[in-house]
This record gives sequence, structure tokens and C-alpha cells, in this order.
Amino acid sequence: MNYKDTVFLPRTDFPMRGGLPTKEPQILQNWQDIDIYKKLREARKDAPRFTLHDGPPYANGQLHIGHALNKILKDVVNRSQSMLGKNANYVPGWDCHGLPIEWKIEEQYRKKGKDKDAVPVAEFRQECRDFAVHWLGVQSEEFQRLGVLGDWQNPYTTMAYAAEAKIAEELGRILMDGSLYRGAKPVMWSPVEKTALAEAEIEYEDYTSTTIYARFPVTHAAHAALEGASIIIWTTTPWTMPANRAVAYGDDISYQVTEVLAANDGALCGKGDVVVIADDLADSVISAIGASETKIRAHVMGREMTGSVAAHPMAGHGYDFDVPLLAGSHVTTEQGTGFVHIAPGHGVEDYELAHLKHGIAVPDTVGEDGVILPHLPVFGGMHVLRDNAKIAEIMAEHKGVIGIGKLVHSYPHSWRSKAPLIFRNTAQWFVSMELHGLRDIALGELAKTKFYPAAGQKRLTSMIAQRPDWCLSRQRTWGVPLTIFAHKQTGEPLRDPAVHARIVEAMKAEGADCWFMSEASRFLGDDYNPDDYEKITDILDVWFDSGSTHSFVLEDRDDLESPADLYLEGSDQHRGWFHSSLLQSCSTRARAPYKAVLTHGFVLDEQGRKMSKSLGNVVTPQKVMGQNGADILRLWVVSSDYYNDLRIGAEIIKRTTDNYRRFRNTLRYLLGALDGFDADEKLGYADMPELEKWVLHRLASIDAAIREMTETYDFHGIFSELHQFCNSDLSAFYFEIRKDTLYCDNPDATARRACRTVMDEVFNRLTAWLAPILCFTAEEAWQSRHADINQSVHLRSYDPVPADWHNDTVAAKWAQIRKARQVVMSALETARNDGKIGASLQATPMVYILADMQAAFAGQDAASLFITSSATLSSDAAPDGAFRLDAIDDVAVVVAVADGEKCARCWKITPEVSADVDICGRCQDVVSAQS
RNA sequence: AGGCGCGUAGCUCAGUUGGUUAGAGCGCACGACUGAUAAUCGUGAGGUCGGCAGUUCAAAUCUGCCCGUGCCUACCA
Repeated sequence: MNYKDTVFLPRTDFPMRGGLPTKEPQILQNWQDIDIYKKLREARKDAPRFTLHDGPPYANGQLHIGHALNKILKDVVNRSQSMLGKNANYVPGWDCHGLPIEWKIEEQYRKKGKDKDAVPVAEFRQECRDFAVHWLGVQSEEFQRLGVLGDWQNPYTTMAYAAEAKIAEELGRILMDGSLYRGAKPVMWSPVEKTALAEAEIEYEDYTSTTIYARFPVTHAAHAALEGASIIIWTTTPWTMPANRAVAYGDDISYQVTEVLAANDGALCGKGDVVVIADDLADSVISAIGASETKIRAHVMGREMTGSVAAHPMAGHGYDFDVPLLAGSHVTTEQGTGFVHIAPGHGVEDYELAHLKHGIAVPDTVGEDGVILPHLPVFGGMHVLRDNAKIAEIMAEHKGVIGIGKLVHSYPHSWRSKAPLIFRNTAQWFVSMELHGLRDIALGELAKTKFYPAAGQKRLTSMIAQRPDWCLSRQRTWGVPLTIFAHKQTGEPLRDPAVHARIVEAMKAEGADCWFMSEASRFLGDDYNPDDYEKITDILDVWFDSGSTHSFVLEDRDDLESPADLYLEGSDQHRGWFHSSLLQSCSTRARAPYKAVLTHGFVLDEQGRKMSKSLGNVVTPQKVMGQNGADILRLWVVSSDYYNDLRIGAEIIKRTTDNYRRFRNTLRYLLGALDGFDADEKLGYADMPELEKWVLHRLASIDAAIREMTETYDFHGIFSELHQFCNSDLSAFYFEIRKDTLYCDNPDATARRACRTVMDEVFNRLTAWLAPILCFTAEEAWQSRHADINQSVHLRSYDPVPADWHNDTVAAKWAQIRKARQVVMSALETARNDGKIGASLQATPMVYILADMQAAFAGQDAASLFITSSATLSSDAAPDGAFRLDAIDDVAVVVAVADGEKCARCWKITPEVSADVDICGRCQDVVSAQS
């Protein structure tokens, strides 16, 4: 007779294969149909809040894998906080202003042969706005496809009128309190386009420069050897000489004071010249200036020059100021003379050394068209790029230069006009780091901020400690304007709250465009004469926009909290959003906008190389979602150490899919085993076998671990814990042991009811634990038992754990049992390899164990734990040939073949079965009860 | 070039304040089962812990240097 129909095999509709790429969109649709976001808000409206503030991605293209990593992590944080019972509202946002979009629109113009400067500002800005709207929509779709839950109907953007107005209002705060000031800074400037250029607009091409060796006669020598000598510098930009204000040396560089005894014909130097140059470069300098015979008078270390002063090469011709010698850490002896001429208006390092470090004023020497300003002696009216040779010659005539040459080198050019660029001093607006103690406030706040991982604190702290004042202005179009009126005479900004309030009000209604479109009088009102003021047309650094999100998102929305519990971004945002948000908030509110900061690494390919089109190793989230599903991507995130760089590629995706299948099959088995289970079948804790109590103990300890790891955002730990649980505890151990009970026992048998009661608990908890990670699969599994979509798994929280589940005594006992079981398994394998047995049910092991382990087995059916037909435990000494494992020497096993016949129903081998009865006693009872 | 990180089995990761023979899961190999079946179970083989040098009775762990690699910042006067 075939007994298969009398056996209670697992039964479920939950498919073994996920088919995620098609299943996930359906689940997504269901969530949208019931508006799960709103339902969750309603359900948690009185719960304590958890606010993860979304750092806005830039709205200018398709998502890449880094976006996916970031948003998945955020979603796992939010969903797991929600599972803890918190109200974790998530409001996604976008960064919309800025150069990349402006640039894209300009590119489109070029293709159409349109001139940007001929297009009205408002029209250009509208096109930028439209562009951002488009990509914002695309990205929103893709984020949602990843399973990210949030207020996608009402996201925030930095270009919303309210946001623009608020950003201007924030600027007003630092304008009114005086920490905003107008200063000067050298920037990359195109004399052709007459505008500042950003990094991305610069390309490097070979360019031939006139080079000069210029002479700075020492007027005050800190070291006697320098008396009467001249410091020699080398530069490729003779036009910066009028702007020279210092010369830098290297502290640790050895210099020589060398006298020229004879020179070649036509050389600019001559007998009697005494020059100071670096030892390492002496040969090349001497030959470059054409000296044929020289004599070293002395050697001087750079640091011995401290306090020395020189005269300008053009001293006596209108350049009659002191040129101090300063120590510069950037000075090298790779090229030149070992001295670097410092023009604070024409180089960032020059600016930092002369102006920021030594307080030397930055002179204006070059106009926006690249012409040296007319009031400058000798060189006024000359062009900085075209007239270099002329400048060099004039200087040589005045003995200011003792060598002229040419150099072909890589030089910055405009991406647009292809014209060479210069560094030019420009008026810019800054937030002072010191004036109102911004730096100290920020550092103090950082010390109070929790960092995940901890190293982030050091990184951000050292950046804040070292950074210069924040330059807020950009000579650009697509952004929030610096809503400032500067007095034409004094240059001072107008600090009138009433005027600024008018500006902000107008922007709320009309957007930032109104600043560009309106006459100054509209905002200045009757109190000021518009002719006295310059309306600044610069826009704000976009980092000020995104740095202000805490104000127009966290503070302005009732459903969010400020400061945020967490900011979570890639490690590049130490320099970016973490940084700008901190400074913005500290300058306006004297506190950090976040309580904690989490950073994740970057995504690399399988070999640990960065992804690039040329390497062909780019993995896109769209492709992974389309081929494997979003849950695979989500599982990949948590199975990686996301505090470090992550890797992804074909094999890693394959391994992730393997891991996914383990979770899926575990859920599937539970569903099958729980077929038809209802509340009446449940059994109380006291009535359960110890194995079930052990499983409940595991649930209790995993629950505690998961709650703790959720608080510390250790999702990788949660993944490991759950994976281990499904693999080792459930699949290979508990399920395996209980198959006989589940399949063959009578439905109302205590053991079977206990097993199903526990499996129900396991299922309930496992789905909740997995829900933040495998948000689709957990829902699919949950729904297959709770068909009402309104009972979504994501509306649940982690179930409370009854106190008596935690049971260390049971845990210790079962650790012993599993140890003995391991030896038995190994012994059975040996017997199997010897051909003695096939299935373990064919065996009956004799297990020799010590007294304490005997105690662990007390009351247990050892055979069912070993999945053998019978088993004997003995405290006798084991016979010589008994099987042992090296690592576990207190257990020995002798495997014998089980005695009897195979029960046709439960497949155990037992003497109860004979030629007359083909099933065992237990099975007879069950079968007869069925009919 | 500078700042901050990272480098443990084919893959993803654990490795507490330095202390027995460096662990887990997956994959792989072999085997079992055919009542989780495009599953499941068992057993096993894989590591000079990036390299070199040092401190120590003892180093994956501490120190230095080097190599590789990532993020950030800069530079080519």
C-alpha cells in the first residue's frame, strides 16, 4: 500500500523560485493601492520619532549603484526603526541647482547654435528647472523600485520656491549678524568669457609660456651671507610680477650664495651679480642665465632666512615696497630656483600663504578682460597672456630679470572657448570661521556627535579645524542668488532686516527668479537710493543650499524632528553635505543638525577596482533589479561591510542569490509546515518538549541581538545572525529533526502541536526580522498566510518576547547535545562511505558519553535527534575501534545497522514491522485515526 | 604630493584588552536521500592573515618601512 497520502507533507503556494523581477512590481503596486506610507504614518502617529534626514542626490541622470546602496541602507534603517515601534518618517529630497545642470543646458545650446548670453536669465533658469524636474521623476521611480519607502508624493527639493526663499532667509541670518563679509580670492578666470570657471570647465592643453628668472635684491638680511645678494625666482607667468608681494623658500632646502665671475655673450647676468639659489638647482639655473664662471660664496639653509626682506625687481619704477621672504611648505626643488614668487591675487597657495597666513593684502592688478590695470606703473594696459615677452624684456632692461626662456607645459584652458586661463583675484563673499566662533562651535558639536564608523569623527574634525573661510559666492546663473545689496562707495553689504524680509517674501511667491527680474527699488523701498547700491548677481555655493535642508525640511515640516537622529551618506560627504550642513547649522543655530552620522564606502568591481566605462566593469542597479530583483540588491548591501568599500560583480551577485535562496526556502518550508495551522492548535510553553524550548530560547536571544544591532545600524550583523539561524539552527537541525513528527505524527499529538506552535512563532518573527532587508520577499511570505494586504508585514513591529523563553539551562544542555550529534553524524558518514548504510534511518548508533552529557540527553529520544531508527547511549568505556573526532574526545560512536524492517509510512526501521504489518505501531494509530 | 581608510580561504565576512592547531556561511569536491526536489542532509579539501623588518616568552592583533587599493584635498611656480 502507498502511504504517501497519509503523510502530512508541507503544502504551500509560496513558490520556491522568487521570480522577483516580475513579482516585486506587483507587490509595489499593492503597497501603492493601499497607500502603505500613509497607513504607517497613521499607525505610528503617537510613537516616538526617528528622523533620518535624506541627503539630496543631484537630479541629473540615471541612478548608479552608489545611489542604490545609499538609499537601500537608509530604507533598512527606517524600516528597522519602524519595527522597533518608532515613527520613522522618511522624506526624500533632491539637490537641483548647480553647475552640472547649467552645463548640460549650455551644451544643448551649443548644439543648437544658441548663445547663452543672449538668452534672458529667467528663460535659461526655467530650462535648468525643467531639466531637474525630468531627472527627479526618473530617479524617484527608480528609488521606489528598490523598495524604498517614503513620502514620494511630497519630497523636498532645493529649487522649490519655499526652499529658495528659506535658503535666502538663512543667508540673511549670517548677513545680519555680520559673519558674512566681502573678501577677495583668486579663481580660475577666462579673459575671453570674462567669467570665473569651475573645475569641470577646465581642460589642460600644452601651451608655450615665456619664463623669466627675476631678481629680488636683499634689503634686510637675516643671515650675513645674504648681504648684497639677490634672491632669484623662476616663473612662467611674467604678468604676475606686478602683483608680487612675497617670495617663498623651503625651510629644509639648502641654498647657495653664488657670485657670477663671467657670463656668456648676450647673457642678462654679468660679472658681480650675486644670486641665491637652491643647491639642487644651481647647475640648471647657472646654465639657464648664461653664467660661464661662478663661485660659491656660502651655503644657507632656508630656515636661516627667516625675517629677511627683499626689494621688488622693479623697485625704483613704482614698485617700491618690501617683499618679505616667507617659509612655504609647498616649495620644492624639482624645477625653478628653489624660491617661489608669491602673488596672492594669482594663485591659491600664494593666497593662502601671503594673505591667510601672513595677512598681506591682495592687490588688484588685472581686469576682467585680462589687461593689467592702467594705474599700475610701467605695465598698465598690457595683456597678461599676449604681452609676456614684452613684460620680460622691459624687466630685463631695468635689471629686474637675469634670464628669459620658453617652456611648453600643460596649462589650463577654457572648455568653452579653448582660450588659456589665468588665476585672477576676484571679489567673493565669505562666511568667517572665526568672527563669531564658527570653527569652535562646529568642533564642539562634532565632539558630541556619534559617528558610524568612529573614524568619521576624526576625518570631519580635522577638515573643520583646517578649512579656510567658506566662500559662498559663485559667478553662475542656476542657483539661489546672494540676495545682497552692496554699497557702491564702501562695498559694505546692506544689513537691513526689513529689506531682506521683502526679498524673502517675494521669493516665496515667485521663486528666486524675482531677484534677477526685479528692479532694486522693489526691495530697497523708500529708505534707500537704488543708485547707491550694487545688486549682487552671484549665486550661492550649492553646498549652502543642501547645507540648509535641515531648516526647510526638518524644521519646516511638522512630521520631522530637528536635529535629525541620523545623516547617512557616502564617505565623500565628509567634505560635502556633512560638512556644509554642520557649518550652515552652526553659523545660524550654533548647533549641529544631526545627532549621529553614518558613512558608507564606495562600490567597486569584483577585483576592487573602481567602476568605469573603459574597464567595462560597471554594474547598474537597473540591470540587477531587472535580472535578479531589488531584494537581491538589498541583501547584497547588508551582506557587505558597508562601512568599508563594497564590491559587486557576477560572482558576488551569484553568491548573494544563493544566500537569498536559503532565506526563501526557509520561509517556504515554514509556510508548508504551517499549512492549516490555527490558534486552537497552539500549545503553552510549559507543555512543550525541550527542543521547542530551545528554539524559543534562540528566538529570544536573536531578538535581543537584533534590537541591539538595529540601534547601532549593524545590519551586517543582523544578516549574519539570521543567515546562521536559518542555516544551522533551522534547516540543518530543527527542521531535520522534526520532519518525522511533522509528517507522521497525529495532527493532535502534543509533539506535533508544539512543533507547529513554535514554527508559527519562528515564522512571525523571521518575517519581521527580514522585512527591513528583504522587504518584498518578507511581504510575499507574510501575505501568503495573511491574504489581507492591509495587514502588510511592514505595518508590524518586532513581537515582544515572553520572559520565560530565555532559558540558559536549556541552551547549555542543547549545546552538549549538538556536540555529541556532530560526532554521530561523522560516524554515520564513515559507515555510509563503507557501504554499511545509506540513509541515516538505516543505522542505530551506540553512543559512549560521559555522565554530564548523559544528563543533557535525559528525557530525550536520542534516535530522533540523530535521525536514526534507534540509538543507545552508554556511559561505559568505548571499545577500541569506536569512532571519535579529534576535536571532541569525550564522545565515541559505534554504528550498527538497525534491526527490523522499514515502516512503509515513516520509513523507520523497526522490529514492529513484519511480513504481516507493513507499518509501525505509531503509524497504525495515525492511519486508523484518519479513516 | 598630502589627509583619512582598507588589504584574513574562490566569494562575503567573524576574529574581544597580543595567548592553545586562525573561525562561519556560501561556493567547490565527494557522498546520501528522492516526503523542502531547479530542493534537502552529511562529510571533506581550501589560508606563509598584502610584503619585509622590529618589539615580545608569544603578533592576524603593537611599531616602522614598502606594495596594492579607495575616498578627499591639492599641485605642476
